[in-house]
Amino acid sequence: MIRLPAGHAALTSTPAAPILRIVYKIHYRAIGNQVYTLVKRMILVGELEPGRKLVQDELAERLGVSRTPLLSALSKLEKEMLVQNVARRGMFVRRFDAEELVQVYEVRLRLEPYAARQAARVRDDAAAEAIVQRARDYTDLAADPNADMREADYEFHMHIMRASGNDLVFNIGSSYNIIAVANTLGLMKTPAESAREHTAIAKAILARNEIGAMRHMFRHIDQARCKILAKVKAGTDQAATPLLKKRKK
Amino acid sequence: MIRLPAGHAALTSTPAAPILRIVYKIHYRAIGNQVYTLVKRMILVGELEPGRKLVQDELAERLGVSRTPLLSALSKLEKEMLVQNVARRGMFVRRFDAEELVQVYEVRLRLEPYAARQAARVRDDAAAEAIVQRARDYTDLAADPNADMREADYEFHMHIMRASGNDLVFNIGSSYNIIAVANTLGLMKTPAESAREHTAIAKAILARNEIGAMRHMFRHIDQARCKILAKVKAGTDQAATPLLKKRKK
DNA sequence: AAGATGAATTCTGTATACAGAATACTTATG
DNA sequence: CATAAGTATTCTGTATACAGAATTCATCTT
Repeated sequence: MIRLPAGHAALTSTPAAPILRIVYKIHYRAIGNQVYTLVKRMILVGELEPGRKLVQDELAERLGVSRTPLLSALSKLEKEMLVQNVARRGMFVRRFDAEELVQVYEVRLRLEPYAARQAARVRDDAAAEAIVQRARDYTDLAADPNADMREADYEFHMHIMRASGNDLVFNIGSSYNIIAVANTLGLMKTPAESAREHTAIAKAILARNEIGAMRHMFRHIDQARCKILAKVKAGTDQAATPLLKKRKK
Repeated sequence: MIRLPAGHAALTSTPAAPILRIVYKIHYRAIGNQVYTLVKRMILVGELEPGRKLVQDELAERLGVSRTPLLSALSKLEKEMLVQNVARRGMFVRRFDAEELVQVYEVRLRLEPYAARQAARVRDDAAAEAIVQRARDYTDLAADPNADMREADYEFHMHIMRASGNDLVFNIGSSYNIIAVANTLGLMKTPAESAREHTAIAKAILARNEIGAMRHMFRHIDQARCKILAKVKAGTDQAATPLLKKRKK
């Protein structure tokens, strides 16, 4: 696939010919990155469920690659805590107990209101529109009582972090929000409730209402955090699920 | 090397013999993890300076390992933005411009005051003492006008995040604080100034003064952030250093 | 002599190979 | 029949091998 780097197109009309040599590039996408994205997605949608051992040969063959790029992908996933390496025993999809989820929400509570505020400040109409669209998508999906809201939720929140203009926040979010999204199935508030809150946040961002966007986001996340906190207190024992299950049989 | 896992020593005196089988374990530390730690450290202390290309064969030989564990280490470092992969061209030690540093400080400003507050709340005397000790170490080192304060600074801040009890915050901090520490040489406030602030933070944590710890930390980071912000405004051009330098000659 | 051209070399990205640890399986034993 | 011991197999962690892209170096052209 031929790709024109954005912003360089204008250079092609420059009289100085030698520039052409570097403007057009064959698009190269490392297999390692594709593997990373695929495995991450498999975890998000639950195809690789928490606690599952990731046998390298098996997974590599399934993806049609060797173990080498898989190793690099799993290292990244380990860094973002989606996967855990037990020495000499293997990689496992991380299982989060309620207490760890609370920690994730404590972090989101500090970063996402800031992100929402920045998104409202940045004044990027296209980005704001995209956020509104994600809120609509979420609302539409929420109409179906059986829908899996996790990916739509992830998309909405990640769009705001991207729009914040802070790459680091986006990077952290893409690593850790997925933890929350992938592990809170059934734990959270109702989709209809979330849909209303998403809409309020999106509207505030579109209206450049910095403080409003920040506050709506704060409340949105804080409520989720409280729900999980309640679970932790309710049953500490059943909440603290072990990381590695004994093998059945 | 034989190693007795901490806290298990008491078990050896238990009459029930079969336990012995699993109590003692040969200590195994994956080379990949050691490589990760080493390379990270080499970047922190500036042995691998920003912009430097990391030639895999060269670095692997220097560390006495093959390229395989190095690959996994570099993948993790890429995930935490310390290193950047340019497709088919190689890994480079990331060079941060002032604007990106501001982003790092925006994140620290949200997470570290929370961490300081939690550290004061958690009531772990040993951890609090360790923090006080790091503040002392920093102060001692600051007496030498030529000392490199970066590692001591990193240690102080990381101890607080560890003491917060929030593993995620600690994990994020270990990834991104190093960015700040490794890239702000000469940009920051004086060591003596920082030493005073570190001492104030540590004292508040030891005294279980949650709000005080939080506020001291907030101010400490906010001031650094402001200094960098000033630099960004002062000279946007010289601040935005390119990621990859043209090779000289 | 400056620039272009092409060959040689280096280095990345990926696959394969191999040693030893962990696990599963089989057989012996009370 | 349950348990233990020993054996076979699987799988991880690491090293090595190899194809092709990127770079460097030398040669040629004008």
